[in-house]
Amino acid sequence: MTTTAARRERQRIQLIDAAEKAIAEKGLPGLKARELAQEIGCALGAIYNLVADMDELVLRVGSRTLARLDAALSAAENEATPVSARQAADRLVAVALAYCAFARDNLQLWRVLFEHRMAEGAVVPDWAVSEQMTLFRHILEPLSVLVPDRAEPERMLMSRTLFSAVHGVVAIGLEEKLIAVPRRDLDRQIEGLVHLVCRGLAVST
Amino acid sequence: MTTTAARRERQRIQLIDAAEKAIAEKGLPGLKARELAQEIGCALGAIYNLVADMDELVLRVGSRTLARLDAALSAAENEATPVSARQAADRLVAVALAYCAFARDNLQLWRVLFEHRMAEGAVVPDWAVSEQMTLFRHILEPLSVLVPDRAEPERMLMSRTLFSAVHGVVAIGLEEKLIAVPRRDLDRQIEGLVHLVCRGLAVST
DNA sequence: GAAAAATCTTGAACATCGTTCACAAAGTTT
DNA sequence: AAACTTTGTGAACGATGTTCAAGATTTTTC
Repeated sequence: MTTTAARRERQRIQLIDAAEKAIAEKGLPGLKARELAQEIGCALGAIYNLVADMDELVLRVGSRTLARLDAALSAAENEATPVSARQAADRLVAVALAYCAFARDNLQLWRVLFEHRMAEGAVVPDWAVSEQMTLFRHILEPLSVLVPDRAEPERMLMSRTLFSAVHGVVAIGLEEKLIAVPRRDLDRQIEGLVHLVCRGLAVST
Repeated sequence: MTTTAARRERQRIQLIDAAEKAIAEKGLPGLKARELAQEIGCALGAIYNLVADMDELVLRVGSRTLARLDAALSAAENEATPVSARQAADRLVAVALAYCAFARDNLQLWRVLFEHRMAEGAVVPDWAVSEQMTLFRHILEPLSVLVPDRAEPERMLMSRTLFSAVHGVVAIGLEEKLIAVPRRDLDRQIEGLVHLVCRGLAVST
């Protein structure tokens, strides 16, 4: 006999599954409490026994997306730790392209990571914040090879900057509000930007 | 005696004023049709004689924001047309910092430019799309000095990339979902990025 | 094992939205 | 002045997230 807590846990996962699917297919506005309840076969009010509110649900989906994104970036780091500047640059390009590919393949879910805003007054829980930091890790390592002389905090800041820059190119490139950038061009933009930055770093002695 | 059309036009402006104020103070979720109606002293339904729907209203506010942003960037281009690479780089830095300052000072309105999504099925009108293109202009001119040998379409793409990169740094830097970046650090990040790109461009023969 | 207590589930009800629409008011034309 | 057209009005509609009293279920107690 399954205990109540276990069943609830199973239902919570079903709920997040359904929410993830809904967002992936129809975007954040396509996430409806009533549809979710019907999907997982429970009453409307029962959702609030599984999550506090819709915000938490969105954050949980975001957590999953972040984990998959992290895995995708890790997969792009196929080789061993880079030692030469050339290898470091190649890895940065690979990670950036993987980021772009992930965003394209998971457009709606990826957008939620950045576009979702908590309800008035609500605050983002700590675990959600700290999760995001893991992204910079993929940049910090190759960057340490490129600029070994800089202090760690400064390298951390540079990681953040480089990540943000690539993110910006991807975000605006995939924004259909502007004229859509063809896939090939977008990849070339990213490659060009990362190469440019690496070249700039190489000269900076 | 004021004609009906003129009065309506005046009311439309009042409506956009009120909407702009509401968004600036409380963000996009703070934009309520009923509050706007009360603010400008008309019936709820009368709003739909002034604009087609809320989407159009948001778009019109965005148009204003874009115009002010354009003016702010223009103001940052105080000197004459850059001729040397050094001048071009300085101007790019100045424009980027002005972009950051504008975003910070108009946080909610600036966000709407990128985060607002049209209702299901609705399409962004042409005028809204073409307006956005004007932003790249501020980058294209200095960039033409830095890389005069590249073809125009490629320079256009580079402008877009550089703009997007700076935009990304600003967007993530001002995102309170992550740990907030102090103003000074954010400015330094941007300056560093633009300098890095310029240096990379200078070496690229 | 049955009764009692605690817990969970339910779906109707509530508060808010944007949006519509029949009707009244105002303006325009004949 | 009367007929017609346009415009303004706010109640009503359909969605939405969230709550809550009451019924169903599980757990505890003796």
